[in-house]
Amino acid sequence: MVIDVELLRSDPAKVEENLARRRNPAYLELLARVREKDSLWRVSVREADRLRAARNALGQQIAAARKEGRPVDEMVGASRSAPAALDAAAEAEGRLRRERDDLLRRLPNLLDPSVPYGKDDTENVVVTTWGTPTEPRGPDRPHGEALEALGFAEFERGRRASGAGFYYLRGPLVLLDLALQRFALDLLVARGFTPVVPPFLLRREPYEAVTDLADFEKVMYKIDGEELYLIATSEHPLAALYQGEILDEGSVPLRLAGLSTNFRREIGGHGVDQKGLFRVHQFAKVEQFVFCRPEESTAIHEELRANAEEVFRRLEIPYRVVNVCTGDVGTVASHKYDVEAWFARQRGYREVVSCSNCTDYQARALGIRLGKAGKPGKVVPHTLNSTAVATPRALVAIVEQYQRADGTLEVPAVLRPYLDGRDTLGG
RNA sequence: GCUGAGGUAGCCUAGUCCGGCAAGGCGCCAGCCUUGAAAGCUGGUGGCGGUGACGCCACGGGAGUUCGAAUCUCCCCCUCAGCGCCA
Repeated sequence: MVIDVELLRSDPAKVEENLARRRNPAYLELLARVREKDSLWRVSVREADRLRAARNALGQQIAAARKEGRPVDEMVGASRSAPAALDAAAEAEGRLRRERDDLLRRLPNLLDPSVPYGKDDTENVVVTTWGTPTEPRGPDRPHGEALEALGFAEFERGRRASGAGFYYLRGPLVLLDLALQRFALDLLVARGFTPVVPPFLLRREPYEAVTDLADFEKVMYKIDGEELYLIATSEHPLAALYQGEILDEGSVPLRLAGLSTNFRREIGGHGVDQKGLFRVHQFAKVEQFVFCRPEESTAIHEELRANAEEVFRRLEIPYRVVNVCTGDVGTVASHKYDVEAWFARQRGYREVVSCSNCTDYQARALGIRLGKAGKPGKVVPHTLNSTAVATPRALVAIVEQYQRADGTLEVPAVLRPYLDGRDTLGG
């Protein structure tokens, strides 16, 4: 996760102006420190290179002399004093480069000009609203209670077995969960996406390239005794799929539909309506992920957003789309839309989709470039990701809207083909 | 888990025993040749710094020995094969 150091040198004012929009003075200070370290490093490189050149020249003289059978002791003696100065210069060069890179990695991605200026999620800008907010038809109770009453979920026993945030799904709800996944996957496949089931565990190295380091320890589950992490979303292993490779220009835009279980520590935030499935440590998600040329990413961002909207439109769940503001957009994304579905019982819009254009920020850190066969290029592709459906939260929206007065659960019409045509679950 | 073999440029490979400018092939680019193309021939084809000439770096990563490390020593990472265990 790095921005282009070349840009810091060629147009620092542009970078500074962009970072300023994030309303965090620490970034500007960070930028100044990166630039200072970079200047010092460039000086140190020249000095270290000069000493290395001298050493190499002497080494070659020794080699040549030895080859011709001339005595070399004198020359070896003379070059014996060289290492101390060189070691010091090389140490300084390496240290400055590491310091610069450590600081550089902490700089967030550059924001797209269309990102609205604002301090937090209250200042996100609504760009689209679809459907009319509905009233709950069923008993006025949180979805968790409704699901337990139907025998569709076990929250108490889930907590006992694995702790808060874990749950058992059972019976028809399992089938409904799978129906949602298959529905979203089919929709994406019809639009040119290739389904991918990625590894659910990822090494630290690629993980650091694709996420915000500051969030890392708060969000990720680590495997004890291994440098492996449970994935928080299939976005991460999908981004790492072509780590260190040259992507053929002819193969992009490359549209992938990730299907995975995701694991998040999600510390904090548990109100009454968040109990149950709203905020959990483990959930299934169908994800859209794209590698593309830089000039395509803005249009593809809209395409991913349209796909995500289509999922909820076909489920007939009202939603709105917000353009996430500068203070809420996060480190990795250059531009982000959230789709917020209508939750009938909560009488409010809640986030169900996050749709991001990460530009070259992830791909550069992963060492991915575009090129033709046999000819690697310098252009770094853009990566984009968007939820298609994260099932637990979608299930909550469905329960809040589709539960009937008698407590049974109506199946959204679009999911019935995946449930042997059934239109009702429970009862 | 045990044993063994490996990691060299976009790809494939040599060099490692015995330390001295990383050789060759494929692909790609350009030029020559050609009516055109292919073949053939010639040159080029990584990263960093430098306006530039040029220099430095790069053989999985790190440390060490040495005037000098792809090559010797140590630590670590990863891959593959065989055996074992296992859904």
